[in-house]
Amino acid sequence: MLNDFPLTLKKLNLKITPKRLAILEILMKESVYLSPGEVWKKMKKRFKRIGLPTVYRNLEELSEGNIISEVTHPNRQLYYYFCQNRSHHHHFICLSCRKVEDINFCGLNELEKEVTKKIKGKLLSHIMQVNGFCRHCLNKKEKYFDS
Amino acid sequence: MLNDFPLTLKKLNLKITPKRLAILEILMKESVYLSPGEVWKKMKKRFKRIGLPTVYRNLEELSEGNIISEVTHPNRQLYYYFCQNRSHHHHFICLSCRKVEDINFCGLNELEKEVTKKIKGKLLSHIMQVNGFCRHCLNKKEKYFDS
DNA sequence: TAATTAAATAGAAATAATTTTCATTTAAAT
DNA sequence: ATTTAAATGAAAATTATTTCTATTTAATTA
Repeated sequence: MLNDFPLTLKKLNLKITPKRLAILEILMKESVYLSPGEVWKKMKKRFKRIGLPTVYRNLEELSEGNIISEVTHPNRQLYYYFCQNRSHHHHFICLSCRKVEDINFCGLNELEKEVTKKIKGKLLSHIMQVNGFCRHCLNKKEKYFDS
Repeated sequence: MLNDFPLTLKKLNLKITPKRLAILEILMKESVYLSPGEVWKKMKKRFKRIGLPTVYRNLEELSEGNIISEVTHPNRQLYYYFCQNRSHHHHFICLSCRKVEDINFCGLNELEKEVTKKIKGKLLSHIMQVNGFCRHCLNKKEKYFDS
């Protein structure tokens, strides 16, 4: 998977830079979603000089290229997650441990007809995300449960 | 509708303050979603002294009470919208004029079974929102189309 | 392989968004 | 009218994001 990155970046007309690859690697190895600031902290361990704008820019580009995807957390920050599944899908996110699991079922197809009929406009995108606690956290009763 | 506000607030154990009512009124009369900063600007026209934290606090409380609801805009700010429909539903938002239309169909019920089966955790909430251009903006070819 | 060029980056600073703290005011219960 | 807890303003702190510009670097070309 890691070996595919250069090719993938090339397709998106993004240069293959060590930092870009490192960001991808970090997100891929984490099984949880990270905020730009968190990615930056991890990057600083590898590169003495790495600017926050670089992280923001890359996350945005990679997200536009659908290599990573965005997750909306109730605390209103945006987070990024490395997407195993590059095709259209949605996410279950664990509010406790931040784990993301792909949902490969999209009820939006049926909805689309309904909405188009009603709106009579143009549908461009949609956000669908299910929030909860994963099985593991449910048993451990961590974090959110304590407070 | 406006007359119902005091009762509604009472049910939520929120005091009926002029500012709280004004925020509700502003959101109700706008047919588009507004950011906290925008609500604040409108409030300043009515109240010479109104702090931004007051607006933030109120929007959050009202949103928790389900009197208004949140909308996620691609530019990553949160916006608020006065909800005609207090029961469970979703939104179509126009990326051009910011109009919000309720979608009274929720494909999540079916999805829920699928997800629960796969996740084996606890589902708490979900976000579903359809983004696009409304019929009106599609004809006018405004804003987003120009650039 | 060296030269070229356009994209990527650092660094600093600006801007924007959100939250905290605390003293004061006010709604509503008594 | 008095009391009390919630709501508010003001100022500041914090956090998040973007902009700008000079420099560096990846990748193309000669």
